[in-house]
Amino acid sequence: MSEQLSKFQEYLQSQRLKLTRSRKLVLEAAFSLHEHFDAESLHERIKGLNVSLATVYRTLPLLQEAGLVQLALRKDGRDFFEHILGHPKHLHWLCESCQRVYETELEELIPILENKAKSQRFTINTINIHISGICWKCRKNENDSQ
Amino acid sequence: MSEQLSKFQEYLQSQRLKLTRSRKLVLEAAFSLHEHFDAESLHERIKGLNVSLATVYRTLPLLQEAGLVQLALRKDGRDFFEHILGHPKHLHWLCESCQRVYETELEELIPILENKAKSQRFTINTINIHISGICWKCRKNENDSQ
DNA sequence: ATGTTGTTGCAAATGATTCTCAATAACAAG
DNA sequence: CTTGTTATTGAGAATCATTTGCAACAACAT
Ligand SMILES: [Mn+2]
Ligand SMILES: [Mn+2]
Ligand SMILES: [Zn+2]
Ligand SMILES: [Zn+2]
Repeated sequence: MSEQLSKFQEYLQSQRLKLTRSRKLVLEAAFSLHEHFDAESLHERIKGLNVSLATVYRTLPLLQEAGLVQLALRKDGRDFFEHILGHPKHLHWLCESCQRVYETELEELIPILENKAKSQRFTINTINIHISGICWKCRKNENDSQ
Repeated sequence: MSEQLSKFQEYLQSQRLKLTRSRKLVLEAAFSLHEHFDAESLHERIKGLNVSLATVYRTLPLLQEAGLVQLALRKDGRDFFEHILGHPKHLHWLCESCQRVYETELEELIPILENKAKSQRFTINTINIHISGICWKCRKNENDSQ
């Protein structure tokens, strides 16, 4: 059994929730996609398998509480998630011009944040860093057209 | 004239947009509130002055593009903003249990982020850091009730 | 003062997410 | 492997923050 499935199962049991066919399929979909995904993408991924969009929406919070998935960013009024098992924490750089999303490692920042957390007795669950601005490609185009 | 108003005016002129009565009122409302606010709060703040909620919504992106306001966080399906003129950048700590939002200084992280930005030729506009977890008050209550 | 062009309030539309409910599936116990 | 209990599901309706269309109006350059 995959690592993510057993972690999910463990979480569900701890909450006296059931491991259903639909939930397994949503979980698989979330780990089969290697980019940011929204509820719709997951539903799309398992279309034909008779899992409703409502169930996808209902499963997402479970995956988050189980520590398998986290909210990555919000774009065009939709929430985008990413799986987080064996994936290093990272920053998100959002270009306001082309809407592209870049990622970079986060490592060096973690100890600093953990220190801050300790000093205020805050227990960190997830870290989310977004930097908005203009990417080099767009900056280049700007210059070219001047 | 207030610093924020002249900055707004400058931005509007640069875009050939007009400085209207409604826009001035929304700007004032945004700087009169010293907590996170959503569109509704701004509208509430200037109620009776005949500014529609639609106009508040239309003005918010302008204030953001002008560098006067930024998205602070999303809560209960709504966007919350904060003004950013003379306010130091800060982190947001969100307690998943009591929903409280704490803020701490960001300073030490900025040079690190700026370095990362430089190395990928990304021009930073706004930095947004959210850390979710459990605050000390809630952690304490948990222990008390065990 | 006047014309041009952007802006507004209002109401209707949008669209992601949530909810309701009757039918069904998971699973613990025997 | 039955059965009873309780959680879950799909379908569609409901929610509700945000956006939009439009005709009347306001800003501002000249
Ligand atoms: Mn990511
Ligand atoms: Mn803040
Ligand atoms: Zn770009
Ligand atoms: Zn708390």
